[in-house]
Amino acid sequence: MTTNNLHQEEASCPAEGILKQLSGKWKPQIFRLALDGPVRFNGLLRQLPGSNKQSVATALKEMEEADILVKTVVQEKPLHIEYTLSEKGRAMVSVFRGMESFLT
Amino acid sequence: MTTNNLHQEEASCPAEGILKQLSGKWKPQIFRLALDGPVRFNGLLRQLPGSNKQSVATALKEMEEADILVKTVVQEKPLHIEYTLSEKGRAMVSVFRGMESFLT
DNA sequence: GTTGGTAGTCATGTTTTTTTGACTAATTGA
DNA sequence: TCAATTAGTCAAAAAAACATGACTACCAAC
Repeated sequence: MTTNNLHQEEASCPAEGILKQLSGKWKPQIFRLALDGPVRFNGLLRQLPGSNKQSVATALKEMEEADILVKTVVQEKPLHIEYTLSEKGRAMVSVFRGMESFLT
Repeated sequence: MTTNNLHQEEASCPAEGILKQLSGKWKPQIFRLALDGPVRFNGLLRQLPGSNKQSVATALKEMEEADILVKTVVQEKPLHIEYTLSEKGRAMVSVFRGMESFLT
């Protein structure tokens, strides 16, 4: 742990950080669903055919750590947890829309 | 090989395709270098410390297949190969710049 | 004809990512 | 109290991505 190359690499290629934060098998789809409103753990499992608890949990945790999603405990019945786009997440929407315009 | 889910998934999340085409350990950096002009195989190996032939070759091939880079044989001395941003690649620059604005 | 530069491929091994299935724990409704 | 729903965790296996080292092939200079 001398110098941190991650910072050096991101300095030489700033897009790399964001790309990584949105990359992975489930993150793009989770982001997209979050555009329409708060998402929930079990809801995502149902909405993402082929997904699984572990992968969705990991994606949510990493997107929360990357400050793309905000986790909230909703004090209602039934008590549950919501993931909402953060301010940064909302700022990323235009970039996301830009990517959507490239229909391969 | 019944229905192609890749298309279905990309239909439900169009950003996913582009994200995948730019994701990976070396593609973002290669894209960034290509912004400054044509890039070459051995040049990239030198410019990307820690990279290797196999990974760079794979990244170039996939970016060419994704129509982000165009491969050209340059009939000069020494005879060599150049990879240049395609029209689509150039269209992606604004999205890339957008990502760069998120300095994590 | 040997060295050095061009641009790779191939087989193998390592590392990272993703999946699977079992398990936990709190809350809610009947 | 029992069953379902909430939201996960954990260990292990499978799959995908990445790295290593050897090798190929062409061209030009010495």
